[in-house]
Amino acid sequence: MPRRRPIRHAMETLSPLVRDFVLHFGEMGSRWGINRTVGQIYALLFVSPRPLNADEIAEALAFSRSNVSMGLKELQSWRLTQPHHLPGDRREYFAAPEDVWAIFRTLAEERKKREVEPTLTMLRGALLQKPSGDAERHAQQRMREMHDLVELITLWFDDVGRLDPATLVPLMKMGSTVSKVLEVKQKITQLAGGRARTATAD
Amino acid sequence: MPRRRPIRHAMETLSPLVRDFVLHFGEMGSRWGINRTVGQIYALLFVSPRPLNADEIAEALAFSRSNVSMGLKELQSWRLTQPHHLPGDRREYFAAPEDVWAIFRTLAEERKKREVEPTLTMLRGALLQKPSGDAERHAQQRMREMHDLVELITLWFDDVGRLDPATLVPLMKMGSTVSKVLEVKQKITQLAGGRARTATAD
DNA sequence: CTGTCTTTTCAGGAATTACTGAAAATACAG
DNA sequence: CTGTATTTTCAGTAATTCCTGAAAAGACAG
Repeated sequence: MPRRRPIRHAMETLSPLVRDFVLHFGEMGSRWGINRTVGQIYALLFVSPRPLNADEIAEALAFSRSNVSMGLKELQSWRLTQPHHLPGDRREYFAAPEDVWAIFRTLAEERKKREVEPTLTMLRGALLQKPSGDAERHAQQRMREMHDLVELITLWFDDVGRLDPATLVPLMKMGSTVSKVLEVKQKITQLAGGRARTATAD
Repeated sequence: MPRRRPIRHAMETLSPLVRDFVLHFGEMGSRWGINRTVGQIYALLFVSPRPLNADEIAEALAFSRSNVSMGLKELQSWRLTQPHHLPGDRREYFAAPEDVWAIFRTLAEERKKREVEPTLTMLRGALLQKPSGDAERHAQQRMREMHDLVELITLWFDDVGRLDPATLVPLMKMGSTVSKVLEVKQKITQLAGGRARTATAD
């Protein structure tokens, strides 16, 4: 996991604070199927007070210009950054969104599109096959369980993701006490003769 | 991304149904920092109607015995499977937990331990430093935003994860309508003179 | 157009990660 | 203990992924 490449003159201009942050996300990126370079570039953009161009990134992280180009391309494909132009400057400048919630949401959406959807499609395909024998029947049953769980979590995530942070944050801070409130709600609904019906469960 | 290794005589015994499932999770694994082998082994265990020993796995997936051994070791370190003994058989047998919720929970717990906790620790360390100049002040502000978001999501996840599926599933099926119920709750709390206070939002 | 600045592509080499077979370690029956 | 069955380790190699410099492509002012 440690990279022993001779550090050329890397990150000389970065303060230790930022450098550690950048290195950490480089490492994390590599555990998430995103490569180190891409993780570091995004970390740098994330903490930068202003948009950066590719040369500035290459300089700060001691990467080749072409490596930065590829990294930025990947980040754009994840919709995590997009190029901006500054008046009177031909170069493209990149920044991370201001809103951390927006970043999180985008990340979740992209992962869903790239990983969850294909998995659900595969599982649905498998469930349509006619099982031949007990082993296949069992395998399908397991796949069904997985499918249903993944689908439930995904739908719910979509749903919750549509709330704006102002609503969502208090909700999350309540944590599991939400379920207690729901018990209360049950009773009220009964008392009110079913008038307050807000959820029908699918 | 596609692996062009000449397939020796791989997965001959597996039905197409299971084979596709196994291959899919091999691919997915490699996007998640888990290697292909490990993903395939777990997929196989997941759909298997009975526990399997290492030789059976090696045979079914056409991996070397030692590769299977390493894969199983990794899966055990994730607490996703553990060895069992069958009476009168010296070999160890492995299975995935019956309950898909339990698997999901374990996965979430391990990822938290391995990725989220270290990140929070790093961020807290960074936030303790005294910023020197505007750039550092801004970087710290961004790190604080990230820290608070990650912490909020994690605490909430812990909280919700403690609910049993029987409570959680209906809650998730409600999706965002939960927030509507909470508005109702607000009013009730007021009517009841603050007695029903269940959440204090830190 | 032309020339310059900028970004992208890509072949090849560097670094890392994955996998294997052989040997060592472990477990356990007798 | 001894011998056998089983698992683990590990050095070497195979495969993959990453990164670079050079060249091509693109953008745009004049």
